Amino acid sequence: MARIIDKEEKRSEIARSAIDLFSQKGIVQTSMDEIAKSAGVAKGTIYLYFKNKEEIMFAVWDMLSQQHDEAYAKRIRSDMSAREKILGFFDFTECEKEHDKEQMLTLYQHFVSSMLVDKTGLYTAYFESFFEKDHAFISGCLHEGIKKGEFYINNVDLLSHTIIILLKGVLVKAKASNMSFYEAQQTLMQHIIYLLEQCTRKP
Amino acid sequence: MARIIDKEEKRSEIARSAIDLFSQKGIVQTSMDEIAKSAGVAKGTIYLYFKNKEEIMFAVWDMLSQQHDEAYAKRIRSDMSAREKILGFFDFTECEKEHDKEQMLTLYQHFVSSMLVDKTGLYTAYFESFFEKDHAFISGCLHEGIKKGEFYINNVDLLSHTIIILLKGVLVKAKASNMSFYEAQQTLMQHIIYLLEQCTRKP
Amino acid sequence: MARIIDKEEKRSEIARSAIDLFSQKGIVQTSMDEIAKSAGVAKGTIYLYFKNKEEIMFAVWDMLSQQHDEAYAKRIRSDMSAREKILGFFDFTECEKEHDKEQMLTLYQHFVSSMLVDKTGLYTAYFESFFEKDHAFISGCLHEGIKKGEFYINNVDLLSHTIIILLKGVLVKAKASNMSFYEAQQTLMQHIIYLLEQCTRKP
Amino acid sequence: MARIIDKEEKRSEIARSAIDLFSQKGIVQTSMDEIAKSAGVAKGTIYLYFKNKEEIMFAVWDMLSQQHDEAYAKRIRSDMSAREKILGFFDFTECEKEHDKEQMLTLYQHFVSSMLVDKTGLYTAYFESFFEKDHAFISGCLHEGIKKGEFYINNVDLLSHTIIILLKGVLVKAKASNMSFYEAQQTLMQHIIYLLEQCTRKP
DNA sequence: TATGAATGAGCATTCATTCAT
DNA sequence: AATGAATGAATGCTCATTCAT
Repeated sequence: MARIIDKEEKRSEIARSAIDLFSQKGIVQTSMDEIAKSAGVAKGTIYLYFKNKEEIMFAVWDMLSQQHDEAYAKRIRSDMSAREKILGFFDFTECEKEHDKEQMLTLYQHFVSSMLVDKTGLYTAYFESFFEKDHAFISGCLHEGIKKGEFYINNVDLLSHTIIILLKGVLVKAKASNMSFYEAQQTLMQHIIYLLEQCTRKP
Repeated sequence: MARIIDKEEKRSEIARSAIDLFSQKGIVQTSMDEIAKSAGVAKGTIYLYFKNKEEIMFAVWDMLSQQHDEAYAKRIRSDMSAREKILGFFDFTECEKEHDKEQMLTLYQHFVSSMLVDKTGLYTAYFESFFEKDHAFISGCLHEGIKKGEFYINNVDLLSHTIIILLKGVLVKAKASNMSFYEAQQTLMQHIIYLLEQCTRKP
Repeated sequence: MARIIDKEEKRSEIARSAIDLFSQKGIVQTSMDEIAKSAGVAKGTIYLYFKNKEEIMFAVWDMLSQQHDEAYAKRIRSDMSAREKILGFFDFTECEKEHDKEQMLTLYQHFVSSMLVDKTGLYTAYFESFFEKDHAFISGCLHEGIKKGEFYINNVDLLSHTIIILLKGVLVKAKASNMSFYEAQQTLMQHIIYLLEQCTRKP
Repeated sequence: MARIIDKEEKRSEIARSAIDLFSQKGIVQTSMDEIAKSAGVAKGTIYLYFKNKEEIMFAVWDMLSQQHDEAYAKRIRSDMSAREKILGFFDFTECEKEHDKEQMLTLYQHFVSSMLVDKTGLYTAYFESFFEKDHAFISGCLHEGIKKGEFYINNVDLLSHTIIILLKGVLVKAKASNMSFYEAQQTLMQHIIYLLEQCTRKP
């Protein structure tokens, strides 16, 4: 049992080492050599923990995603409005430092870039699973908002998708316009708030 | 006297040859060798017409963009409603064949992918110019719709951006969900229609 | 007859255009394209006047060499001492501008560089002919100096060679030590003066 | 445990393989492919031992230079005259075979050729360091000769430089005149002997 | 005479992955 | 488990020269 924990631990260490490199240089531009050096292990050792470079990227993504989920779970309160819950979902308080948030944005962009040219279907499938998870959450919030009388919505599925797709669109826009993390976040918030206002019940 | 050559024509020929390759294999994955072979010229010849590989991509994109603009200009009528004009903007009737539309979608995705990892700023700047062009057009339509009494809109700029950003988001979603061109288009339309309906004046 | 003169004239024009390029970028690094552009003719045209790139270099060298000879012939006086004649030979008053002298030095270095890796024997033969010409001149001066009682020399041939070989060595040293033309010239003069002093008759 | 490899030894092996090629074809004309093939390793392997092609050239030069220094150290005797020490410095007994001496000459010429067109300053700096080393040695010998009463010299620095510069000049002359190693060496010796005789104390 | 379009061989360097130790 | 030496395919770009017009 101890061994397995160690194995998991080492995997995480290597993945953590890769984060900086991936976000600074890009996934393709980061060589296994660099990851090994940065993780303080031999190149061959990496292949004992990961089948290939892509798998490292997925591990990185899993780590960050899990961090986000955990941090979100902590800051969410059941007495929050649906609107607050949704907007809070796109906050990234798990990133303590400014730098981490910028890194997160860059990583996400690199990840989307890889997915867009993916031939294997690995990135695609992985990415799609996040779409579904996010959709389940957002539409859950919206339904809750309807039940509570906060919203009036015709097509919850559609609105939920609009929000999630907007997030992806903002990632692209952020790169094109050379936005900082905060600018990108503000842009996204603005759009979501606009969408939610349209279906908010006025007293 | 030198051989008489229509330089523009030859440039286009080479670019056209590259389109298939770019959309099938991706931009990075397509080698200059392949483009040359596919265009039926020597490798060196390509460099008489293009400074480098990137310039080919931009030429390809310019060609398609121009085709789209021209086709749109032809099918647009001044008596159309603003809604029809906007929705018609995302039609791609310039692609006659089914295959061309799929190609268009794939190319767009590859282009976005390259832009997302662009270090030089070339792709980014080029891409941003399209954002601006599209924004000018969409917000123009919205303003026209307001004037005609078709819409009631608080923040034209915001809505216009929402629409354009949604397009980018749908590109990402289309790849993740392995959508065909038609599915992607339907998805986009659905979202735009939803947005426009929210601000459509009811009689 | 007029035609032949024109032909010579055009050859010179092209060669003159090449001088700047050769001295700035080096012989190998200068492309025929650049020479053509700089000369204001088409690439193919160059081949009507020169068999290949090497021939341009030789033409350049011939021009400069002829200029040197003519300028030297003008400034030499029969009543000069042998010492003055020899030292005057390594002056480059035909270069009016500072820039031209630096260019001359660089060109000479590039030329020697090409000669040192020459496989065809063309550069080598060409270069050797200059050795012989210079030797004839220098040893002529030395003999004259002996006759006039200016020098006492055991082995005129050897001293003459020493002087010529020193010139080549200084070219190499000048590059290694990043010398300006003047520094290189001073260095050469110093060495020649030293050599000549050893065999100067004291009254 | 990884394969046990003497990295220094392998580096030398590769460099040794390059020597033949460099001297036969020239440095620029020798491709990494050829070096790899000749060394019996894959192209990529070379880059595990050398950063780039230039580094191979420097390694080659270091090896030969070290060989020369070691061989010279062995054959020098403290009771030799300064003249013998200086002349012995330009002997190349470390080259056992005739072929090796010719190779040495050719290599030196190629190296000078590269230096003469060097833009980076690498070759230049490297070359200059040899100038300095040689100057220290030669002037050391001359001073010793003066102290022992063997020479009478006004300007030791100048004479030392003359000798070193002559060596470079002879390299150029040797190529132009298609000299064998022995001819080149004889020529150099002749000149040095002449210079030293001029300042030798007669009893 | 002049043009300039076309050619295509040539080359340094990178890097994911393997596998002998 | 860990290492790190070795691999070799893959690629954008240059340029002297030719030759159809």
